Amino acid sequence: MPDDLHDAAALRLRRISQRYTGGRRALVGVLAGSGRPLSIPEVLERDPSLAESSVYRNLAVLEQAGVVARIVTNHDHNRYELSERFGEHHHHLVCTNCGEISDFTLPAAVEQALDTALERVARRAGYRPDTHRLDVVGTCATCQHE
Amino acid sequence: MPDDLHDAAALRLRRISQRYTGGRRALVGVLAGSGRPLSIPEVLERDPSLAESSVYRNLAVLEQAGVVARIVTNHDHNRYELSERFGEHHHHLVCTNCGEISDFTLPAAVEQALDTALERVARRAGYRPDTHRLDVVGTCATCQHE
DNA sequence: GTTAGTTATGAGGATGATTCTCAACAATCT
DNA sequence: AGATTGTTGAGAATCATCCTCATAACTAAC
Repeated sequence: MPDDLHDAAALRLRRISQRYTGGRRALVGVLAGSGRPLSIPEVLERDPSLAESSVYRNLAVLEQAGVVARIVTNHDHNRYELSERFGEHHHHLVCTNCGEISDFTLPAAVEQALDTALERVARRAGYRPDTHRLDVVGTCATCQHE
Repeated sequence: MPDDLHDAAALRLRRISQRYTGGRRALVGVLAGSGRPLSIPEVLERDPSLAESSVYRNLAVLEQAGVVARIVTNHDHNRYELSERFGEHHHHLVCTNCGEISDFTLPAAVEQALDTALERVARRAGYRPDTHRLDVVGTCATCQHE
């Protein structure tokens, strides 16, 4: 849990006139220590001192600040992870059975080609593109043995 | 609203021992007539004779049958569209402001390169890949003027 | 084409993730 | 310190979605 991470998070919060409080720092720590997107029950499991309502509120604040990203799923809970700006650009493998998500990256050449193609498409449709999301949907290793 | 569409839908339902009832046919008709993914309130608007609870139930059945696809969003309602098997493989432009979604396709070469890259990545992670989802997230034309 | 058995419908109720409320608390400024 | 503003957390409120169950519609066998 490097200090730079917390410094960067604090900076981003300050930009939108928000404080980097203990609860928010704890959230960033939990997400950083996980390496994969977590649902809110999972976050509460890992730090039971946190209050549910504050976790919801603070994850929303951190999302606005660009510190965490919310990943919506077909399953019951959304999941959260540190924003890409704190790591490298990546995508997700989503298990349709259990809802677990893990990260992957594409070869740079593919990513590049994709990026320019998407840019072109978006502008043609009148969209101002912000980012893109790419998920592979399938069955994870453990769920295949059932 | 071509008959082939309804025939194909009926076939898919029969495969999972479900009937192609009037309510389900109406849903397929509404989605086919829209050209973009609809939320359930939008569906009810377009055919007020439908019962909310039946729409939820039937969209779930149609999803299981592979006739419609559910698109989860950051906004309040999920959206539904006819499955790709009834049209061509495509992706989505998602407006972060109003939640509207529209469709686009990639140049075949890019799509191909992406597909093989994703296949490789998934297998390496132990996933059995099923499909992929690619969304461009941004601001739609009308929301840019605000 | 009537009967028996199965499946679908829909109105309202239940569920549960998320958000809101508000009183107590903490930080910041002068 | 006092005043102002932002944050917390426990519980209540919201609302999209799903469930229940009595009724209706279909299907198959006779």
